[in-house]
Amino acid sequence: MAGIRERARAEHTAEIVRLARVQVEREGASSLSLRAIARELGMVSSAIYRYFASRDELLTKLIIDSYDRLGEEVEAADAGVRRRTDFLGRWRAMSHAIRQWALAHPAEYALLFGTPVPGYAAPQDTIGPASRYTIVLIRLIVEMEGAGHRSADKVPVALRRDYARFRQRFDVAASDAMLMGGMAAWANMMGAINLELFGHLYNVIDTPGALFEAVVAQQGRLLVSGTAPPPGTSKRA
Amino acid sequence: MAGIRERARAEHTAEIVRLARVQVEREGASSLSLRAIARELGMVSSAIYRYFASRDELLTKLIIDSYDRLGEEVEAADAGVRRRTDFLGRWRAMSHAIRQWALAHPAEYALLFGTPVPGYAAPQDTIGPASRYTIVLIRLIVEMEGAGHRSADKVPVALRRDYARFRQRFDVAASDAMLMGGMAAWANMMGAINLELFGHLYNVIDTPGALFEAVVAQQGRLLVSGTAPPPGTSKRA
DNA sequence: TGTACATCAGTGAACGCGCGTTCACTGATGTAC
DNA sequence: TGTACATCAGTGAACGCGCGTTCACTGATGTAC
Repeated sequence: MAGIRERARAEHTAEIVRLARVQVEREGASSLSLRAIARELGMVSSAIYRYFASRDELLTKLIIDSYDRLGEEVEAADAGVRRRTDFLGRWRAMSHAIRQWALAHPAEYALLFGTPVPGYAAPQDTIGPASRYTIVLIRLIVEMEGAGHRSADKVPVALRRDYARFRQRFDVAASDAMLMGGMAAWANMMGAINLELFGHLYNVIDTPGALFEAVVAQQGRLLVSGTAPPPGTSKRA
Repeated sequence: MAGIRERARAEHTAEIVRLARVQVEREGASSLSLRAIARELGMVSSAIYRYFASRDELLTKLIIDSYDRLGEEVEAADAGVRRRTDFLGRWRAMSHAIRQWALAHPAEYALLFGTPVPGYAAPQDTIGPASRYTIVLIRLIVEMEGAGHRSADKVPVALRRDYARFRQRFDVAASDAMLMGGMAAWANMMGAINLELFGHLYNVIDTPGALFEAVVAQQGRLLVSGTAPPPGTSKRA
């Protein structure tokens, strides 16, 4: 009871989102078309409005879903590595998870990390999902510091306030230096993915995976090499 | 003589390009419209075709011009620092030049480094201009090595062939390790700009310039710290 | 269990707008003799 | 210096296509009594 209509609605909504995603994957986000989706669904174009109030609302849904999938991948990758001992392995695992997801879904990646869609301003609803994958990284940083690692990164005075706010907002206990190291590692790793995905290694580097691994390894070494934890503490901190 | 028509043509072409750039800056590349340009020019839409064979050709012209302007900025920044002694200063200068240009012309930056315009494949003509700003970086790497610096970067075996080809294609004499260091520095620096420009530091870092400087400094230290040149050689290598 | 009413998914037509590109044309500018 | 012809910039109409969104409507599903 109450079921039939509700279930149909859920199915149709999911189908619209699925078709939208296929379209984005094929043509890019800027040419996402409600009419085209309706056509493929065998519906009249106005029917879409029973499910989404506007094109932007559908776009928002797509963005949220993509962030969620990415977050899921990164969480799974992190979970597959020994939590308390292999920090470098965790960093590598999550980095490669992001790149693999990006390669598998380039248009979705572009939707999240490429040029913002002109005329579209991401609403509040995307903030939560957007931070999901970063939380995995933040947790790593915090746990590393908890295990005795100390970052060697220098912290510019101008960033101290940002990091203070960051600690408060995300309820995170990490030093400025460690946050600095994490931010740098994050930015650098994403940079390598962007260059590859947006075609800037074309005709320059044929094995971008190797370049990525090198960049990730470099950053990983920096994260771990600050001050090694006192011997024996890393296993049981 | 022969002048009047020719000059008018040159002026109109320039005006079309200028208006196109304004449009890209306002609405993004994907909504670049020949008709809108014609309207602003006070011409009938088909008149544009006397100057550009298609929308894609105009887009190509824009991309080439943007790469050229960026290249110019980076060259100027590099030229403003003492060539043979201050390698770190040169690296910082060119990095900041790229970021400043990106901040001043975000849509142009997005055109070059953001999501590729769907359905548009950059033709051969863009390759030369695209490498102009990178050549400044490559030259720095080469001159550093010439002055006795040795990168500490590890080179994955898979990249050796890429670097060998790179040396040949760009006629560059730099070791694998130094090229590796340069690539990493480049990718990392661009990554920080991307995050900032595409809105991912929003609500996280209020002073992205400081973060950028930190990332650049980190990479600069890595570039310089491999093996310092033997004392006294850096001034006259 | 049956009836009366409310909800809501999907229709079909329309509004008002945009776009790139082609084509036959006019009339001015440039060139050759 | 003057005439005949070629070049070429800009016109205006048209082709054929796309889009998001609104609105009054029908008819089926769900709900309350």
